[in-house]
Amino acid sequence: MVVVSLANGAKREYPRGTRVADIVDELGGRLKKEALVARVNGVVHDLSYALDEDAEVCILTFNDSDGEDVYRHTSSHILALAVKRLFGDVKLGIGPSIKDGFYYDFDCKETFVPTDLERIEKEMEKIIKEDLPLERFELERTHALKFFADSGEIYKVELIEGLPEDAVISCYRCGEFVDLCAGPHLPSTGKVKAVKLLSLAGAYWRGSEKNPMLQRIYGTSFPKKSMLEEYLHRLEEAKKRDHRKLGRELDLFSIQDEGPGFPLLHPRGMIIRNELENFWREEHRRDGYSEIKTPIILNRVLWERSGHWDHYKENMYFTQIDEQDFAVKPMNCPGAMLVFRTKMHSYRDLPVRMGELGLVHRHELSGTLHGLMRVRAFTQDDAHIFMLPSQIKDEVAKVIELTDRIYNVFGFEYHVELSTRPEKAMGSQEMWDAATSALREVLEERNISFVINEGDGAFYGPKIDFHLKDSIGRTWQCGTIQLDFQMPEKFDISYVGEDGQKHRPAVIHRVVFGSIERFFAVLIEHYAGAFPVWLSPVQTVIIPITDRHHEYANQVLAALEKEGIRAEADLRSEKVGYKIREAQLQKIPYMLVVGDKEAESGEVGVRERSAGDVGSLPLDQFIANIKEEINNKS
RNA sequence: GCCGACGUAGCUCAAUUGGCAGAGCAGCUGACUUGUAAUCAGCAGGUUGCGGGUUCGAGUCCCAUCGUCGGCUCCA
Repeated sequence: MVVVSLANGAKREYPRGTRVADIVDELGGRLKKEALVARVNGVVHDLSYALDEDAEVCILTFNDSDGEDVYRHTSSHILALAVKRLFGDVKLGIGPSIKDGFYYDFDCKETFVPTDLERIEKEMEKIIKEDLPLERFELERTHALKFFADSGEIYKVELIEGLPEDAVISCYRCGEFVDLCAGPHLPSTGKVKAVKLLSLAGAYWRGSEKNPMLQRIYGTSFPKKSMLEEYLHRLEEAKKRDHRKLGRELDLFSIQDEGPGFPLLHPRGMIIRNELENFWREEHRRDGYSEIKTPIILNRVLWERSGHWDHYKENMYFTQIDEQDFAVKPMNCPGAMLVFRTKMHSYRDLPVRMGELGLVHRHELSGTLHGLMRVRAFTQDDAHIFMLPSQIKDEVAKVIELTDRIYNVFGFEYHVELSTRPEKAMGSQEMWDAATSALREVLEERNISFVINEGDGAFYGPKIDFHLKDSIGRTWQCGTIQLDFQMPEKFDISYVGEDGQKHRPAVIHRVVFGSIERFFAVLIEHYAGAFPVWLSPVQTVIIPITDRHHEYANQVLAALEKEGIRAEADLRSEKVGYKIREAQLQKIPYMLVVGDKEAESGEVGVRERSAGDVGSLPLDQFIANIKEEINNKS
């Protein structure tokens, strides 16, 4: 017998070899209907898993993230089977679950077209109706290799070859289809209730552009039709917050054919940007930063020295001046090095924190451009911190604090990644190890959870990245803290130590917003265009009811402008409702309706963007309120 | 850069098998003088992304190119 402890604390005895499914049957009820897989002693298994020792068993449903994962994973197998049935010469890549869905990669002579998705979807529904069981079995390595080689599955063969010698090679049979798969899976295809194929895309095999490009089909699935509909509805809603759409509607910025990846900021967008920069300067002054500005174009020699010529040339723009080669800066660091080098620094002066709102240009691949999120010219809210090696951890911690402080003003949630040595890197392994563990220690000491991003560091050092979400849940790297022992060497910068000798300082490159353009885009989506008052391009619009209230409207306007409040008066001969509708669509935080009543009493009728009509206030009182709101950035 | 889809008025979208490029909103002009999300009427607005080709005739078909969108890759 084996002793099984269930999630609710109950302990029961079962004969050895009892399957989890048998336990689920016995438990009955809703769980029996919803059970997908089970976590047995911490490992997720099929319901058909046979218990051969005492175990803690937790039955998982779609509500558990592991359950959801398996649900989508099985859905991807159904997709693969459907494609196999409908298309002759198909080789399979991989088909994992992803956030909110799944995909499968296919190598198929025929090019899938959007109407194929409907066909495939229908076939998937058929497979679901057939309620085919997914059966797990193991193959010995050479058998597995032969099996997949015989069936022409060259990608699967490659996957098996990549597995460690002692790996258990498992496969799942689903109807006439056998796939190499670690599992686990749902007991049968009928468990999948609502499935929808969403899009078609090319994807390199194993993510490398050296490999052939496969056709990827994305989809999602849910245990209830209503959940699928809700999800699709949510996607539609999210699209309404897309910063590209709002940027046009709110007249914030444009990107035109004449400058792909080179955004044009309109007056209203510029107001927001300036507010962000003002805020940035305040916070950085408070933390002991100075500010510099370095040129956009500098001599090629500088870039050879910095290592950019060797490591970053493909991303740079070049030009010639007086028959000499110059480069448009893709990063601000070399300029900062030049500034630091202009004078002697004592160890007593360190750390030196030098900020720069620096405009950089990078030649990004055309296919990667995306609104303001990925562009070819952007302003980094950069800073370089020159410090004693002993100050590294303190300074990194201070930057983390500053970043957190700034993100909190906007109410952002973010996740942190630690990126390690890339293939194409400068500096010794020891240097990288020391720098990487310094970053890791700071994160660990501050109890900040992070994921490791292997090989994703900058060419000169490891980094901590801060990622923010866009409206449809894609994350974008914004803040980053990069440790650099290379640049100080290359530029031979130094400080004079206590001993009167020259020493090499360590350098941190860091940004908080990251790119002001990208941060702006994330902000637009985060607020859905309804910016807090301090950021709103127009903070108040005055709406006179008829022409005879224009004089009072102008008085109110003058009073607001005198207090530095961004206000406009809508003097068009339109109805109040019309002007309000327009102000609402422009997401202006306050509308002041003024008519006879207000003109007489010196009040304003306040309509708040989301709360609606909130009644009349003396003008002075309104001004005091809005000023407080602006100052608090609330 | 690669794979796929798509480019029609400032915006959102129509245009039968290839057969006179159209509507709403926005804009302009006028009337209306309005109390919390669209007053009415009129006017104007286009080398259908750009360049070739097929055809009696191309927004529609073909080629090329630029751009956009969704991914891949890359990255702030």
